[in-house]
Amino acid sequence: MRTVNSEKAMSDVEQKCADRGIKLTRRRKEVLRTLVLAESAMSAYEIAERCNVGSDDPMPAMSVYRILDFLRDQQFVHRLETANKYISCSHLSCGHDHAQSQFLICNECRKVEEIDFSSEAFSVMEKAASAAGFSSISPQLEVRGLCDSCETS
Amino acid sequence: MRTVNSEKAMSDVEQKCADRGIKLTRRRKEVLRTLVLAESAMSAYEIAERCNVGSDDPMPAMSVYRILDFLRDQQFVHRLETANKYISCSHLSCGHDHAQSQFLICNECRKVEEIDFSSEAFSVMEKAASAAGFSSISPQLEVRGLCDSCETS
DNA sequence: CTATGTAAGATATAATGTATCTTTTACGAT
DNA sequence: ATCGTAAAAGATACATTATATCTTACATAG
Repeated sequence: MRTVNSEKAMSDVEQKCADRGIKLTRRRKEVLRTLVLAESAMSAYEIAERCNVGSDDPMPAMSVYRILDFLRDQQFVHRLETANKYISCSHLSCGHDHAQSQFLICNECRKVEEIDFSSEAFSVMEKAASAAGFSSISPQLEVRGLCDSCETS
Repeated sequence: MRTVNSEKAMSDVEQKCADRGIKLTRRRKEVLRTLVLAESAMSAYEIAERCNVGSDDPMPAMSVYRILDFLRDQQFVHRLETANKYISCSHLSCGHDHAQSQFLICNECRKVEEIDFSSEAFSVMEKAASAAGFSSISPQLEVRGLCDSCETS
């Protein structure tokens, strides 16, 4: 699924960067493409390693961190706080913004799905938060669980 | 608030350990008490440091990790995955189990509130998860936000 | 062609966590 | 009482993740 649209995603991102007046450099492309092609979330060091397979111009891990910061600022990738891993945004080819991002993470196979919780679910959460003295909550949520295939096996 | 009931919490935990046939050793008590008295979540190393204030029998950080594992197994403390910190369960003196635990974490002052989301909110989330191919989700949730006092200031 | 600013590289170090092995302690059986 | 065993604690080494700082490369505007 991811691979099929990966080229479209890359060129859409390129367009967005042009629109925003920022540069999608060769290094940044390398990191982003690695994440777009990945089947699962990756750590910064895993990304560096994979970039270096069959390349004679090694990608330093430190650069990966900086590039991830950039890509996160642009909302092209997300950081999974509960896993210390990074994943490409599943809406790279959409036109609208995605400040919101909710993730389902399989505890078994580490598969990650980015989903949109209903505004209903969110407002219920906000109500509970407000009762506990929290006036605003972040829309980024990471929910651990078991995916269907890991559940049945 | 926390300090007022800290002694009761400690003795309640001691009772629970007796019931379960496990030992609440001196070291384990030190760590748990430190967390019970803490105003906020603490990292393993912060716990070790605080244990060592005014003590001539230093608590090694590695022991803290092992003891935290034990305390988490017994559900006396929780680990905040998004913060790499630990916090004592707010239900130490309750009789029932607390597999569920939802946390509100202030991004500004790091205050943590353990709350109970309504089963309604949870079932809405479960529905969304199920639609995305996740058959079961963990009830531990960490929601980042701003507490009232940080919001207004 | 130089000055300037952004990106990338190199290096050092901090913070967090895991693995493994040894020593100590608790405690029941002899 | 003391001996043996298992659990707990301690010591050590190292892996992983991340940040900070300084330098170098390079494109581009003046």
